Amino acid sequence: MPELPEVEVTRRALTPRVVAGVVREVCVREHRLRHPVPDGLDALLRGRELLGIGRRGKYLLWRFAHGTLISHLGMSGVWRVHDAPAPPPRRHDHVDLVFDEVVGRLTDPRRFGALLWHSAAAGEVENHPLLAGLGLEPFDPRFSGAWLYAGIRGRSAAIKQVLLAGDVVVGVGNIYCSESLFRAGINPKLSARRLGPVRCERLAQAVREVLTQAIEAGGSTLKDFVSAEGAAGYFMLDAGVYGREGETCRVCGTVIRRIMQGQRATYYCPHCQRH
DNA sequence: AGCTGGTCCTGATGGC
DNA sequence: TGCCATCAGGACCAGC
Repeated sequence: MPELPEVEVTRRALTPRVVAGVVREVCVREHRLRHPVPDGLDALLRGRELLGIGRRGKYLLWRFAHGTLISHLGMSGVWRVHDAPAPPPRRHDHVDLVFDEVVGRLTDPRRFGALLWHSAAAGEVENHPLLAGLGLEPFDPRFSGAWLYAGIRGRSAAIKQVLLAGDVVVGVGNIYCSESLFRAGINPKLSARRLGPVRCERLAQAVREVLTQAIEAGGSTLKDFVSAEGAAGYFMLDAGVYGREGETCRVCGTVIRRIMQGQRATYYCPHCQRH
């Protein structure tokens, strides 16, 4: 269930352990992820130095001189780092990136994740079809109320669904979407075109705050997150609304509601988010 | 059994 | 009318 904060925390946890390492072997045990894992990764990466790990939205970008390994965790994916040699793979351990001292292992029970190769010869990785349509990063200085306003104006769908779509701003998954709207005091059912510049400003701010806090909360569990022992759970220590149907709002005491929007659950406070 | 999670694609709809 | 952007829904999975 990784959203942007979990992916960012993963990136930060992986970086000191694998960056500058040289790949000795890539072992793909299961190709059937969200997109098929390409053949030939082992030949492609063997002997190559990992230069860095970046992130775009929820995609991790493993940079090599000759291209980028793009990984997405889907809903159940986890990267773990083991000291070499890694223990025997278990069910759902689909890929190993073997370095001299450590092994990065991708585990993904539901196989909604992805692992793809983008050759430097094909141009900037930003232009990869999966990345090209993504909205602005929430921590990009260009992301603002004005950007949000420009991006959602005229769109008739509910603000919850427009925000979730990721073509205006990335990284706001189902959980943090509910949380951001709660923090901004905006009704998730409201048509996006009803939002003016003032509420867009509040929402942009709320998105940044919610994600920042989640990353910080995840940072406190950083050591465990990529340890061999396994993943930390979810970061959100105390949700304002998510998962709190029937409980009372921490601000006003009203009972939190759960509704379905596009087959996804949305939680909100009917009083704090009246309009 | 039904529900959950995040894209990505297809086909439908709406506005100009 | 056609074109384009947007929208809704289905598909992909395993675990509880």
